[in-house]
Amino acid sequence: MGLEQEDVEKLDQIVRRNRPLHRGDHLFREGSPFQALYIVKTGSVKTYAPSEEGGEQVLGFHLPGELIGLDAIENERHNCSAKVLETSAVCEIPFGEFEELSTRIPSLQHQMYRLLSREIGHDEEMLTLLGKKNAEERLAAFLLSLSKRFKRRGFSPSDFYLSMSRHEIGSYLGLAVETVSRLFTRFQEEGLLKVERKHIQLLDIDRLRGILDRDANRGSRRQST
Amino acid sequence: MGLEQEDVEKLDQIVRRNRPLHRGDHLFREGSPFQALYIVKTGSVKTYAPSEEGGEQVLGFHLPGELIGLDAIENERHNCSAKVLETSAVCEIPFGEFEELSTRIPSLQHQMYRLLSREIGHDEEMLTLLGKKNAEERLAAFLLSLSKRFKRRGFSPSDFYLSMSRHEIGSYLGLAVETVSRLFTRFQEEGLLKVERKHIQLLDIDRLRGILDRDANRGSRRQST
DNA sequence: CGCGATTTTGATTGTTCTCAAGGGTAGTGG
DNA sequence: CCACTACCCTTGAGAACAATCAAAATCGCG
Repeated sequence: MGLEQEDVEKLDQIVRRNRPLHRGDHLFREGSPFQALYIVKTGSVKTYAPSEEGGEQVLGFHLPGELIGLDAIENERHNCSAKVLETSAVCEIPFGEFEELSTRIPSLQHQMYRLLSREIGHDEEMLTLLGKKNAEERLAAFLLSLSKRFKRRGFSPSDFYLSMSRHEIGSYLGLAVETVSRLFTRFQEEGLLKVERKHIQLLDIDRLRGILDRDANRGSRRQST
Repeated sequence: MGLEQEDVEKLDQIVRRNRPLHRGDHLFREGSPFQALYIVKTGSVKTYAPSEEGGEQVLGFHLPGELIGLDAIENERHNCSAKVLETSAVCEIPFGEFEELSTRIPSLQHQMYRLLSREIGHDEEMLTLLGKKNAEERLAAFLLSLSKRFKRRGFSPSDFYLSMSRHEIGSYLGLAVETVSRLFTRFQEEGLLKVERKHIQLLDIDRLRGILDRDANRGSRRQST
């Protein structure tokens, strides 16, 4: 399923490594023509859908190893904006070249299908989060997701810095800033974590998971066929 | 960008046309192995993520011409279930064969990338709906989306039957059944539409759109950089 | 050091959920 | 064909969770 050595090299040749970006820089803006996919190497990036007067819906936070821009393939224009949250290194994969390459390397095409599919699955999970879970469960899910992703990349799963603001977390989770802030305070009081500004230490990951499972069991007394 | 006649024929050869399905039949269930994508020809299908005790999050309603199963490519297992809402005809595209074909027809690969990308874009729109919009705006958006999709397929954009229950609409929009019911009543009182059970007539589409735009302008007094 | 932005905390409001009950509809079986 | 049942939809009353409004505290940056 993976790529052959030889194919990896070919892919490697079309990837562009740009100089580091800084907090506030845009990878692309909503409406701009789609030219490349981006991979975060270090740092973090948020994608968001801007609305008329400065409001925005945060669509995702992207950590090292994660791909950005998949929603732009369809109409060759970006549907959202991508902004760097901290000094970051981001690679660029010109999509035209990539697509051409993937017609010649079936396993590359396969990986791309999987990546796109994974993104859909992830979005669907978020739909359930926003559709069914309460504030507490949303924040727990968010922290556990970060934890898992840090861990996979070899960082500490229980001690990390948030590169995004409370406001951005709130937007992502469909909550008001104040609610997010209060939840951090409460989680700390309950001994679930230690929070100091952007610095988070998860003290009881199991109990955080419990918050999610508890929800699953809340379920529904109302059946639906 | 479109497919050549010859290619359409090849694609056509791998598509399986099954006998009609009936209300309540499953196309697939969460966890079952992924074998094919499905296209609705007539009727309608809902996809949903079942939770432990019978609860569910409805992920989408699929009308004729729409594709189902894209989120299963990644781990070759379905992440959600798909259930037929009314007597429907659904075609099956064995994914293995499709993928093999798409390695040989670049434009087919391209279309597939676009389709997957479109799905991501659509899910992101739903995230904004669930994250930022109130009940009224959600129902308006839902009705307008149905209207648009019916229209594209040559059906009336302002007079149609809902194949899903209030409960399912509520689940899809992150609302309680009662809220959905009350909103239908209110929209009718306001002359926006006429509703009689499953039969919907949109009387003032422009004003429905206005409900969405109004929201966009509500926006945020709180800037976020 | 001081200004602006961010975060926290408190008080209040409000939208939506929950609980409860009635009426309607469709499907089933006698 | 009718009665029965199960589900679906609607409506009302009250509760609750989170939003909003307001203001103070803290932080980061020039």
